[in-house]
Amino acid sequence: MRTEYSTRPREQITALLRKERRYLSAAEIYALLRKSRSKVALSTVYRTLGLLETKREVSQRVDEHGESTYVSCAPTHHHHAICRKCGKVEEVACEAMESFAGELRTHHGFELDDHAMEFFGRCAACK
Amino acid sequence: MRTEYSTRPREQITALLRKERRYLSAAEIYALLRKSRSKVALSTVYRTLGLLETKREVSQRVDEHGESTYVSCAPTHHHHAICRKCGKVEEVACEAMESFAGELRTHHGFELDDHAMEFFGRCAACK
DNA sequence: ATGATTTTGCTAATCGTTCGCAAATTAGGG
DNA sequence: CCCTAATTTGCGAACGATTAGCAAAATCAT
Ligand SMILES: [Zn+2]
Ligand SMILES: [Zn+2]
Ligand SMILES: [Zn+2]
Ligand SMILES: [Zn+2]
Repeated sequence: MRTEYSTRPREQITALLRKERRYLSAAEIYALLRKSRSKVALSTVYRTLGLLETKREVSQRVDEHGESTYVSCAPTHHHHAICRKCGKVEEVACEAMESFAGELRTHHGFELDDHAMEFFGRCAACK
Repeated sequence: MRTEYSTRPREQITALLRKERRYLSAAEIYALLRKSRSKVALSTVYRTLGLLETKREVSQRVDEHGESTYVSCAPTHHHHAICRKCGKVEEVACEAMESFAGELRTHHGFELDDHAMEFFGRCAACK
């Protein structure tokens, strides 16, 4: 049967991601877990991240060096405001998309069906 | 002195990018040039893309397989509407950002200083 | 043309990510 | 509990896109 096991490594990785609300690379997650006496293999980190990604529990982002980074977030549609100082990620809704959709249709004849956006700046704490 | 040479490979790569208004990977550019009897090395493609990127003449994007892709576009601030069918990229302006900036500040205390966005759908021709 | 400078083309190295497989864990009866 | 089947882990090797090194070729000003 096609079940899904609940294991120690998966719990640790998931817990870490939920605690650290910022984009982390697989290597960073691996290093952080290793510091807290949790021996998880790097490949397990990658596999778990892939799993969480398909379950929409983490979102992936390629950073400026080309490395993939991951953050725990809601499975529903939203966007991320990323603090340049501390890395904190905040989820923000997007209502203003209707105006863009209209703009695209009238000016370009483009039928919008999806979009992605990211915000950068300083969070309340770092400002 | 620190001059910049105008060479055959660079012209070919630039010309190709200006003709194909869609995101292409280095390997695709290499293959396309090779088909049209232009022997350019893959590393030259990479180097030229890096050059054009710093000159803001192309913008880079990581596709769904993790590969970097590049498209020729304006050096001024804008966003891209990408056709899911033919790949055509259209440049679109963003005026509605003030509303997002306000929303972020009042609801999250977030000081916005930059943003990125992409639109996906069908272009006028493919609709 | 000449010579200094930049660019190219190969190839080899790099490095994040994925794969393969045997050993270890898990879940679920009996 | 104990057994077994199914899944997951850990390790190392393999992979693939990108970068680096360096001698040879191309460019440009004189
Ligand atoms: Zn912050
Ligand atoms: Zn949205
Ligand atoms: Zn199209
Ligand atoms: Zn904008």
